[in-house]
Amino acid sequence: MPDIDSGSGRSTPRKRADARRNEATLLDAAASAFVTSGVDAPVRDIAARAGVGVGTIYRHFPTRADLIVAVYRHQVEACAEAGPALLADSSTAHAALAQWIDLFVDFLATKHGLAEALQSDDAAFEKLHAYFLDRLVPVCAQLLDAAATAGEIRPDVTAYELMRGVGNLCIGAGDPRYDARRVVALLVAGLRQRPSAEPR
Amino acid sequence: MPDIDSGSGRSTPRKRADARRNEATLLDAAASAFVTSGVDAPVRDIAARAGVGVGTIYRHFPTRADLIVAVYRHQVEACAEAGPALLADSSTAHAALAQWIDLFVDFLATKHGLAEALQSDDAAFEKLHAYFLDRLVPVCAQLLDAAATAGEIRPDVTAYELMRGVGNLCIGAGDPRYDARRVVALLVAGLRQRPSAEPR
DNA sequence: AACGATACGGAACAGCGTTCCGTTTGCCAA
DNA sequence: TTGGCAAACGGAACGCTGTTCCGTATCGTT
Repeated sequence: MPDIDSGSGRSTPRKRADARRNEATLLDAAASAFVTSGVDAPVRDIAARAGVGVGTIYRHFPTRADLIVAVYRHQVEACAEAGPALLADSSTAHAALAQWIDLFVDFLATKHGLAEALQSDDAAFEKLHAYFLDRLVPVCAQLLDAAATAGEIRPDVTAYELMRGVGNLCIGAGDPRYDARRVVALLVAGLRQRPSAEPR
Repeated sequence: MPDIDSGSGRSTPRKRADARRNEATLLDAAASAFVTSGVDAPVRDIAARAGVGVGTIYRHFPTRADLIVAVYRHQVEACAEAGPALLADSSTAHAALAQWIDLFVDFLATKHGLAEALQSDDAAFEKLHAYFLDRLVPVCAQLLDAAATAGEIRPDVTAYELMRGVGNLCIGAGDPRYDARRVVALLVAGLRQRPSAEPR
């Protein structure tokens, strides 16, 4: 029986068993460290939790962005896939957009420091930036286009700008005086086309 | 002729001449360093520009927030004072609010890293946070109240929330794909009361 | 069992903020 | 003018970061 290649691509020659084990352990350790100390948790802390040396972290995840992406990949994918589904199920495109953004905000706001990292200009976060943008901007664009075509919103806002704005607004969620969801809802309301007045 | 007390309060016993000189030099150095490297410019860089030791910085400005506040105090004051003036001059309270927020955004967006620092939960920036909030939230509240009373906007948004949101949206201005002013304008548009429809 | 490739651990380095104290400097009184 | 002391200064030193690097250990295969 031919053994299944547990690496990502066919070309990868299959990693050593201890390496795969460490990678999994590291992901768990990082996830729990992120909950406790945010996504800026010191490298040494994560290494200690996983019971490995710092070198091992850098071998598996050369940059912090790689580690963060690996930890949150599933949730980001889920969010991306929810876009078309919402568009199909919702009564209006604007409603679908609003719901999808709520999903995104719920995700971001509960990950301590992630929204901050996402907007940071630090070179270490470039890949994080790129991944989120690549995965989510097209989905957002689809929803935005649908709503614009339906005449529900003004047509001059780019998906990039909207995602960026929403991401920014999620910074500092956790402060009881600042409800990111409320403010984001305000922004989404601002998207509406004025001339068409209220829907009901 | 009695010499003028150049200290802030009567109680202050007057500082030594070199101390006052260094403080001024330091402010200049910090201002120029902030332009070049943002408000996170390394302490040693600022010290070097001013030709003083790092200890001197900490003596005059115990925390980074103190230094930032000192550098930008004039501009923040000007912004705060512009609030009531705009309210008096503008045709509608909402217009005044929009203009005032534009002023604030122009200020924030041109100070590299300031918006980020303003929202950071780092303890070193607590005073910065406090100063901006103390000075600007009341002004914003006045404008917001006027607009709410006039029925131009929904009444359930706090000045704190709005300022925080606007501050957040200014993060990452400088990216040509992200126009903070446009997105903030969207947020301000979202404030509008729906039932009253369009003004003209 | 032996050997080569792979992966590991953690010491070592560089850059940061912050503290601390021996030294210098300005100011006032004699 | 000069003596002395409080005020202010400079920068070495410390602790905490991220990051690199290489001697050592482990895995998988022959």
